Amino acid sequence: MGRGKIVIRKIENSASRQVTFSKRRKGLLKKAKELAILCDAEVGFIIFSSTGRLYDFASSSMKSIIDRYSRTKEENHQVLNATSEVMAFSTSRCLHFTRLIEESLCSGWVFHQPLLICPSQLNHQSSSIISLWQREAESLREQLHNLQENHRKVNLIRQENMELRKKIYATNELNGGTSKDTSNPYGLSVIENSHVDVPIHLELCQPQQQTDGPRATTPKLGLQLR
Amino acid sequence: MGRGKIVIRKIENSASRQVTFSKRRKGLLKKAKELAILCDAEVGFIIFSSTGRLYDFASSSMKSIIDRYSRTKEENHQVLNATSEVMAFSTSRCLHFTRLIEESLCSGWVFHQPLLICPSQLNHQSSSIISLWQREAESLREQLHNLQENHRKVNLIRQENMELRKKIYATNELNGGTSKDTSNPYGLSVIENSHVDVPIHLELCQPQQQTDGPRATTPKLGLQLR
DNA sequence: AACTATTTATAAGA
DNA sequence: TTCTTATAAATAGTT
Repeated sequence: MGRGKIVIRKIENSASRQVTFSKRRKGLLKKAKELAILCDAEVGFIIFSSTGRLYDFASSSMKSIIDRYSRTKEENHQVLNATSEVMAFSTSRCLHFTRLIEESLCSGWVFHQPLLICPSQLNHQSSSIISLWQREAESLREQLHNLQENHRKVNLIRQENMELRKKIYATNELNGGTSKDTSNPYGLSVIENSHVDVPIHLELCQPQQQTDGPRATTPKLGLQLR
Repeated sequence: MGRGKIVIRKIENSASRQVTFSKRRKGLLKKAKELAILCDAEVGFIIFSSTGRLYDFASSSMKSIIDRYSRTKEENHQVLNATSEVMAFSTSRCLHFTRLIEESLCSGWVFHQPLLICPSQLNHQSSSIISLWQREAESLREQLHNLQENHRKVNLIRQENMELRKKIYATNELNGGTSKDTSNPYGLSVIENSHVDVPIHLELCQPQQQTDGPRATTPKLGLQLR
């Protein structure tokens, strides 16, 4: 449709290529708009010129079109973004994922159950983050193991403390003395009554494993991919 | 371009709307192809008919076009997916993100510095995961605070223990007796020598804050958004 | 699905 | 770039 017929092949002359690009791009845009209106269609197009410049058109929003496209294609990747208009589409899978995590997230810092997430549901960025979270969790497992070992030791020391105090009390009784230490031995009763509450938290999370061996009591932490 | 001029508004008659859609869609496809070839452009379009049917065209691959679009737009969302052909494009930003985290991730379980990530670089799924990680980290902060409190208490108890033992030793000396307890008082020397190594880990991570107030010693954990 | 009268897009020139 | 215009191409309405 012009002064002469042309063959469809790359226009080698840069200047006329630019001119043609500009004209035809405008024409395409017009036709896309018309199609969307006339036929009540959702239309989006993306054009990169040979110089790398972006031109786009979307009858609604490009994000929603891309997301609808991705869902429709139903490939095992997900195009997710945070824009509200897209949320309606991406929410279902996203909520599912979030719920999975939240259900597995103990009110404290330890997960009751290892979380199972299918990697196909994760985009690359999320996978990276989760793998880092896992590394942190792995480290935490080690630390918790140490804490539990310490807890046992602390209890033994406190036990020893009590024994010592009894001995002294007995010795004092034996000597017939009524020293000021007897009523409040060495002024340390406050400490004696204070709580060592680390292990309490651990027990709350994994009460049934408390009597197992030292390594077995380590709670499951973080996320687990399958 | 037809028997009569038309006004651009939705064609109410469903049948003729379908016919027009079919014709114009074909025309648009042809023009898009021509533009791509003539002008050496990268063109992609997505059309959903009013009946929800998808028609698309891409001069290269739709995934690469969408990803290029997303990167070019540089809006505060990212279109990321795990498909290999797209990885080439998304890798740069993704690696940047991953590096950011990894650099901030202490070899242990505590981050030396709070990690600063711009939310615009995160897609929705990643944001969800990080917010959960943050919740866990928040909880960890509380627990660590308790641990440090406990550490002080444990030290006091051990101190008390020592004092008690000295007393007994003194008492025994006073009574002139050489009981079996003197050499190895109450058979607890093993425990006395055992390490309470929780606080050691904390100190390693935040050595400079160890002498601050109890709340100030709480190490920075997890991620911090700005 | 074709046909075709017309409108519309645009190639080439200014 | 923009306008002009001859002509090719697309398509609305018809069959």
